[in-house]
Amino acid sequence: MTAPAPTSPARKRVRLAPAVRKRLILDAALAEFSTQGFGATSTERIAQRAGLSQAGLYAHFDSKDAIFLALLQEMMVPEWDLLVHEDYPVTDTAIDAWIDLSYAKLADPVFQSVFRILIAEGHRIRHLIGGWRRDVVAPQRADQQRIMDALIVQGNVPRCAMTEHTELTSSPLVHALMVYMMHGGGDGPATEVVAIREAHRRLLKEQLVVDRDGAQRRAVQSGRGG
Amino acid sequence: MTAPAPTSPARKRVRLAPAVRKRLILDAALAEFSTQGFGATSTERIAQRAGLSQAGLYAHFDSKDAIFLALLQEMMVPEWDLLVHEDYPVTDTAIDAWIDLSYAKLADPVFQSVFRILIAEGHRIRHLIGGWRRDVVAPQRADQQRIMDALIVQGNVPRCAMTEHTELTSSPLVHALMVYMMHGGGDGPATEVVAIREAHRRLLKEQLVVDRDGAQRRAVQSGRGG
Amino acid sequence: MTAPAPTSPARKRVRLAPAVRKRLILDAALAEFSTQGFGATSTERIAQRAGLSQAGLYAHFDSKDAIFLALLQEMMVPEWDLLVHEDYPVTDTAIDAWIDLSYAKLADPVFQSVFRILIAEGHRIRHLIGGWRRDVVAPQRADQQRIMDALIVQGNVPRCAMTEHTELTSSPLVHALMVYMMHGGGDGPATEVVAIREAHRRLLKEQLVVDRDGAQRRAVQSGRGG
Amino acid sequence: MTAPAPTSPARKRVRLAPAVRKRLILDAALAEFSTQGFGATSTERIAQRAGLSQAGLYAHFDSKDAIFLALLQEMMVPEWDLLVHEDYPVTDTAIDAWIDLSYAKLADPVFQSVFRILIAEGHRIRHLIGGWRRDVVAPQRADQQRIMDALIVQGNVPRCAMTEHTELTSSPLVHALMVYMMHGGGDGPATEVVAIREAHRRLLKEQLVVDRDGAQRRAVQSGRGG
DNA sequence: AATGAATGAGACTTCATTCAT
DNA sequence: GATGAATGAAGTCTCATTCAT
Repeated sequence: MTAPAPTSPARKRVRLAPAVRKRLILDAALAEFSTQGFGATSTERIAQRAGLSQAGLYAHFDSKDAIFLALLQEMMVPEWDLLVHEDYPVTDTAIDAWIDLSYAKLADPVFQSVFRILIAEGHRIRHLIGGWRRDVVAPQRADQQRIMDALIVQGNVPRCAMTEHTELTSSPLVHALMVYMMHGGGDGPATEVVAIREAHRRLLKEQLVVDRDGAQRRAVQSGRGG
Repeated sequence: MTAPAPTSPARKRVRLAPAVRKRLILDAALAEFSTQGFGATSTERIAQRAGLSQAGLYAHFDSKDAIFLALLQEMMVPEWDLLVHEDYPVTDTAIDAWIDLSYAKLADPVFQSVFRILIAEGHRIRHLIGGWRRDVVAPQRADQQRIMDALIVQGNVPRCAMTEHTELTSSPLVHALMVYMMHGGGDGPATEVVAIREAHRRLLKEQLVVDRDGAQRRAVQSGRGG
Repeated sequence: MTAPAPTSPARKRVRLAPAVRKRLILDAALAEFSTQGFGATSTERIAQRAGLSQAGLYAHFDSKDAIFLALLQEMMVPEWDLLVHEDYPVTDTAIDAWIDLSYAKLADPVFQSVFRILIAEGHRIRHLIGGWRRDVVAPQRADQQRIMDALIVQGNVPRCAMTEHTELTSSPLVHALMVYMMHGGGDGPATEVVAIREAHRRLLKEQLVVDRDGAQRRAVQSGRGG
Repeated sequence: MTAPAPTSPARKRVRLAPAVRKRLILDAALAEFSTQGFGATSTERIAQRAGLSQAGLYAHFDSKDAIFLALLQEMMVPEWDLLVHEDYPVTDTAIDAWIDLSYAKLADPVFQSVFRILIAEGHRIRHLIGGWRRDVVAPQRADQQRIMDALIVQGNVPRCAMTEHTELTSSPLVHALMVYMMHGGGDGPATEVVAIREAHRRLLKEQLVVDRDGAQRRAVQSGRGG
């Protein structure tokens, strides 16, 4: 019923440095948790994927929970790319770069796994998520809004819903993430996400880029154009 | 470790009509699955919440899986409200109504639960989700796009990224859903979602409403039309 | 995994006289116990075969055990046919009749079922079996031996191992029963049992019949008397 | 209700070699299955008797069924002793030896258990029994018959029902086995089986041994004599 | 007499974890 | 550090039995 965890049938006793083994275990745990969920993942599967015995896990982590928490600690450092920078108007080129980077990151199964876990296991890690949102996500967003507000005043971006509420600039990205997650990691959603990506790109260009004469654009032809 | 399931300590043998009991069981299952996940939810908890013994479940469903599937069957009939209708320009009033309705639905914990389950248990129900997206979601979206395309030609809505890609009109809604889900159902995200909602409202009014003279609006003051 | 108990999918509430229903239940119980064993037979299966609901059984019997005991009480009245009768020499005709009757009875699945149960469930009914052997089987055998002893003295049967130990006359019959039972009731053993039957017939004719001149036969051609 | 399984109340964690533990488990399983039947034997009882926890069984066998099958595999290798050998007449001494050996084996409770299981659980292992009878029992019997036929031709045994149908030579043995099995393993049947044994011995001597002058014996005095 | 919902006990099995080697 | 046997707790499910209708 579940996917076969890759195992060499007869394992030899291999002794690795703790750091190396820990890395293997955490990678294995991420792979399993993100596809099976925490509850449905057995330590046996993690151990197999990490190349040691079930009991061997306990030389490195105190419990299955400890593995899970160590994993989250790592995951919750999202180096997010910024769309706007101080004192510069937003250009088509900048938008293209940001879109391409962001959607590339989104396509990474590991990235999707992280979010799937955050949602699926939210109840058992509410405090972690809370802290992460408060200490990492919120400041970053506040920072972006501060920059954007300055850009508005400078006339470097139009004053509109999207600039006065920067979170809207990433909504289609979140939308695409949701599409990915509801597909369970398969390859089905590719074309659908591409459609969102290009629409997103066009939307940002319409909304954020001021023409040389300082006027917001009215309409942008579909695709990458200007 | 887990939330206390509401139980009356000493249950009396209560005989209910099958339809009634089934309803109770499915409601209980939804509540538990959406907070604990399928794997971590015990039939004992479902039974307690449904007011009967664990063994009693099996008079109504063949297995825990059967409960889960029956639940999904019910859930996957999302009567979604439509933003645009044929031959009519989009008005501020229509947007207000749609926004209010949609975000009200989003605030319903049951609605969030459905999506949480779809994401958390995606791996065990990929075929169900696939069918649902193909048979229910996709046609509905295609229909909206068809209507929108007609409205563009008629001049009833502007030609822009958001009208040529209707899925963008709901992206902030999906964004808000994600915020809800990552909070695990608590009341924390209320203010954050309100912010998104109002930004969303304003965005739609800017993008979809044509003024009397047929021109797209340039800017809309935050919060209300102008 | 188990054979499908014959059921009409939708039973109507049929009210029968207690005696009739009891008969149905006991017949159903015999069929199930003898193929599945007591432990592996569920009251549900008995009820289905008897044409009523599981709960309905309890209107007629106090428990599953009670059904089992009632069944045994009935079964343990084996009307066994006698091979020898007082003051008469044993004739080929009498042997043919006895062999045919006995092996016909043996071929009855019900008969086999009774023995299978006696062996399989011996541990839970040791007292019943003990009483049956003491009160029914042993006296009958003693009676046969008494008759046989008289026949020996009268010169109506030879004096040999088989006449001085009458139980030997039925050993091949028991042997055939064992063959049947080890086949689990299928039709495989037919030819094997026939072979035993005919050998048995011949053995008895060789051992029990005195020729007109009073001498035991030396050899009998296979299959029939000579 | 059930016999008390011998348990030491507080077990310490004892680690044994897999082969040793497996042996213990199979022995325990045989003891339980043969007295309770497969269905009525709980893995808990097997585990207790084998000296480990119930869960511990699963380190050695995949399931209760697997234990059962492993047990049968072992049991179905009956080293049966042969009564006749090529080119030698059957002697009183040979019969005595064979009778004593065979009935000694029969008295072994383990041996009885094997047959009790074969009969009681016949329905769930029909294929196993079929294969065993075809591959092990039938060839052995055919071999005996072949030898016996040669002996007849050589004049080393008389031509009679018992030599032309060798299965008859073991019928009383089967008879005795049935007596044992219907007693459920107690010590009651001892005297009855002894009676059969001695009658059997005498029967064989009468039927199979040719005197020096080549003539079949007419009568043999009861007991061991000649 | 008969039913179907309901139940408590107990079954098999899985799993995270421990421990001696 | 690593292992495999061992374990207690828990989970899903079955079953004989009860009870109100």
